[in-house]
Amino acid sequence: MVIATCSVDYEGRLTAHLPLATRLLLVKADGSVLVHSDGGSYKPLNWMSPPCAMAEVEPDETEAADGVTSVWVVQHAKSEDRLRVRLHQVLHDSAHDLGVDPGLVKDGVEAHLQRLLAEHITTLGDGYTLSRREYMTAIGPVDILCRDAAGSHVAVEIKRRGEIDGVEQLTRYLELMNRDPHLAPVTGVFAAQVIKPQARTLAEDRGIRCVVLDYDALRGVDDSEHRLF
Amino acid sequence: MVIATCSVDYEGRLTAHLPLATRLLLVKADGSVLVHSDGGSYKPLNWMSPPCAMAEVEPDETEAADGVTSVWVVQHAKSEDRLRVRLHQVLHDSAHDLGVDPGLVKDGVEAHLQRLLAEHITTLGDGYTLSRREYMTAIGPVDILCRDAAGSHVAVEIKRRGEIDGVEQLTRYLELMNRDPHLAPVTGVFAAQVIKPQARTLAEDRGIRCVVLDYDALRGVDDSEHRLF
DNA sequence: GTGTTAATTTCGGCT
DNA sequence: AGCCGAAGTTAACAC
Repeated sequence: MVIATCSVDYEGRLTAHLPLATRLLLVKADGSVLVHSDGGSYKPLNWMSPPCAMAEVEPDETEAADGVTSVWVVQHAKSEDRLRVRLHQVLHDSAHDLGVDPGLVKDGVEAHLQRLLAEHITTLGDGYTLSRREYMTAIGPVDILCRDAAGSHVAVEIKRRGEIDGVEQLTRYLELMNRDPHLAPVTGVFAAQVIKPQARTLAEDRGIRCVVLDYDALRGVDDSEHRLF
Repeated sequence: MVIATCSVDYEGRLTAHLPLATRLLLVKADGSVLVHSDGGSYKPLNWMSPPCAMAEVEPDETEAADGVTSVWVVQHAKSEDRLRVRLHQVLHDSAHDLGVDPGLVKDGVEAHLQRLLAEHITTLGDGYTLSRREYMTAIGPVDILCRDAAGSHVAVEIKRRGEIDGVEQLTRYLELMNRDPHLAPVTGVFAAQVIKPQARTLAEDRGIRCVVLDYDALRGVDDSEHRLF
């Protein structure tokens, strides 16, 4: 954990340069290095991902004349990616052992939405029955394949936020599935917690029904059903 | 800049929890907060993006009994996103003023590939001639518009990595351009440094030619031509 | 401000 | 290990 005035150069997949300024340099236990400014986002200005190795070398004559007191060379282990940090004035330098992190626990993503909708497929309409989750096609898995009350196949694409690319994805699946005489005719349902107007327009123009999912309501139905047993 | 044993809870677009462990907490000048572990990638375990405000509050009775000494509540300014950090033992606490960063200078991305291919358009075939770069259509710019040896228009979509969405993008352009009697017939070329098998299949199924670009070779041609002058 | 596209994307799941 | 899709994506750029 170092705070110093420094300039940084990256060479690898692209070439990037950071002019001299005061920044926070983080060296993690796995050797990775992060260069952070005092603002912006969670993304560092520059960095080197593990696996990599850091070497501290003496500045050459030109660098020393420019006021460089130390140079960090961070080399990626499996590629030619290299980060070079030229340190001038060091304002802070401390080291801490954090140990291994137990990791993040998440809840509420697309997989959860998919499970909930599969368990309550009649949300889409009376008489709907589940055929398969993650129904595999040549171009990828369809989130949910089910049948409507009349027994016709329905392909469902689920997104947290419904945008145009989700409609495109479902359109590709429908096109392919409707070529299969065992499945055709297949209609489409685009289900999301929020559906953007542009996506809705595109979907409806293609005869795809849009359904807005209420996560809390689905979860609520789930909870009350569990309580019955 | 705080190092402490802490637990973290995020509630917003999803719900996430970090169990008690030692971590690095960064509070930036704009109020944003980053929670880093001593490994992994440049991405924090959890965070709050600006604009947001941090408030330090007293732990309640239950928290105090659990050994919580302080609670940070970080609230996003424009949404209901909230981060709650419960601090137990604080191992380090220091503050530093870094000032505004001059920013990163980049080179070598897609724009560079596009320039190189435009300069060496015959990479696509003998007799090809460049018409326009960033040819504007109603739905966005086509990377390169050129003509083949027969004088027919060719629309080129360039990607560093060729994936399905790039093919979709080019398909939309082609569909639109082929409605224009001044341009039609327009054929498509999907050019990338790497083309994923699924993307290639989709492209070729739609009559779009796939071309794998060799960045170093294009640059090499470029360099050697410069040397001739 | 809104929408679109790229990213040194990273991350997780599955084959 | 590689491929593919999702991300609390974030960030830059055009309209």
